Amino acid sequence: MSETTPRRAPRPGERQRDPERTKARIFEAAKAEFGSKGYAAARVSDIAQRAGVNKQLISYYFGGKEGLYAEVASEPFAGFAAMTTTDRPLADVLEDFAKGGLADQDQARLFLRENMAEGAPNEAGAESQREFLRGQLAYMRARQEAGDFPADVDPKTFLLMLMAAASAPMSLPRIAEALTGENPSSESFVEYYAEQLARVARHLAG
Amino acid sequence: MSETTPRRAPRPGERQRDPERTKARIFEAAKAEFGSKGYAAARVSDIAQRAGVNKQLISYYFGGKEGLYAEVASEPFAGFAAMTTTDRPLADVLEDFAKGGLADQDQARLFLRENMAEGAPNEAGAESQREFLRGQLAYMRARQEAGDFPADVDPKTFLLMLMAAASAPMSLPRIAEALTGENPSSESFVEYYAEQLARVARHLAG
DNA sequence: GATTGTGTCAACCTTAAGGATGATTAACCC
DNA sequence: GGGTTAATCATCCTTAAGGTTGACACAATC
Repeated sequence: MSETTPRRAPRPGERQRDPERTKARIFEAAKAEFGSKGYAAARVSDIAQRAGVNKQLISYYFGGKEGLYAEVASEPFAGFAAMTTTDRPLADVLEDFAKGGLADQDQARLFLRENMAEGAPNEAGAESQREFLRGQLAYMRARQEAGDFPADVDPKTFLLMLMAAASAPMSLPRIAEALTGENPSSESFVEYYAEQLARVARHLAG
Repeated sequence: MSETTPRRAPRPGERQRDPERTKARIFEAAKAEFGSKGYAAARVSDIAQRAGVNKQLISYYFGGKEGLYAEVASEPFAGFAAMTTTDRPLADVLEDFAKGGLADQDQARLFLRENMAEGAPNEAGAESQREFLRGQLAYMRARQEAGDFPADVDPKTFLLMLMAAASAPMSLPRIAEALTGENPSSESFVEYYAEQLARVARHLAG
C-alpha cells in the first residue's frame, strides 16, 4: 500500500485545519478505495487512513460511507468531457477517449464498477450520463454520414462496442497483462493501446 | 428476488437428502450471487436461501464463504471452450464468443468481476486462462495471415479489444440499456449484438 | 427392524466494521 | 488576548454477518 499523504506533517507555512483540504483528501481517497475494491469491500477506516485523517471526519463531512459513495459516484465522469465537437474524425476522438481514462484511473474504475452494479442507479450521475450518451450518439450518426464507419452497422450498438473496447485496459486488466506482459495501467501501455484502437477504427472508414 | 428453488418441497419421487444435489445447488446459487454482487457484497445467508438449504451447509461442503468462492471462481470458464479450431473465419468465431457469455451469464459476470479484482489471482483459474489466451493468440495470428484483419495491428492488442467488445453487454449493462432501451441480458439483445459485432469484424477483412 | 453414520438444521458465539459521543484544540472575531 | 465556533480526534457502542456447536433425522446396512 503506497502512501498517498505525508501523514500529519504540519508543514511550515501550512494550515493545520482546513475543511476544504480535508474534504478533498477524503474525496480522493474514497475514489481510489471504492474504485479499486468496490463499495462493499472498501473500508471506511482505510479511506480515512489513506486521506491521513480520522475516520470520524467521514461522517462529519459526508454523512457516512453511503453518503460519501453517493457523492463520489455522482461526480460527472471526467472522461466524458471535451470530445463533443462533431467534426473530428472518429478515430481521433476514440483515441482521446481511450487515453481519457488515464487521466483519472480511480474514477474510471469506479465508473466501471458502478455500471456493473445492480440496484437503483445513482440518480445524479445517471442523468448526466444519459445526456452524454445522447451527445455521443448524435456524434456517431454524423460520423457515419461522413463515412467513418460502415452504413450497415447500428450506431448505438457500435458506440457500445467502442466504449467497451476503449476501456479494456481498465475492465480486463488481468487479461491485458497476461497477454502483453505489461502493466495495463502504465501510461506507456494506455498510449499504445489507444493508438492501436485508433488504427483499427481507421481501417473501418470507407 | 426471484425464487430459484421450490423451497423444501420433497417431491414424490425425489430423495430428500442428496449431497450431490445439495452441493450443486449451492454452487449455482453462489455463482449467481457472487456474479451479480461481487465477493464482498454477497451474503452467505442469501446464497443458502437461494439454494434452498441451511447456511451451515456452506461451511460443511465448501469450508465457508472463501472456500466456496475459490471453488466457484476456479471453474474453467465455459465461454472459453469449443472455439479453438484455427480455420474458421474471425467474424464467425467472434460471434460465437459473444453469444457464449449468454450460456452462463452468472459465470460470465463472475469472470469479469474476478478479472477486475486486485489481490492474488485464483491460481487454478489463472493457469487455464493463460492456456486459453495462448491458444487464442495463435488463432489470431493465423487469422491475420489469412487476411481477416489488417496486418498493421498488433494481434495481442486486437485480441484484447475484441474480448472487451464481445463482453460489452455484461460489462456495461447500464450503458447498453440506456443506449438501446433493451434489456442487455435478454437473449434477443445478445444475439443482435453478436451479429453486429461479427458484421463490424467482416468489414475489417481485406 | 435396530444400528450406525452422514446429511441437515436451529440456535448461539465472535468479531470486524460502521457509526455515535464527548473531549480537545486550532482558527476567527471583537 | 479572551471568547466562541468549527474542526479534529480517541474511545466506546451496536450490529450484521460469518462461523461454530450440538441436536436430530433420514438412509444405508445388517
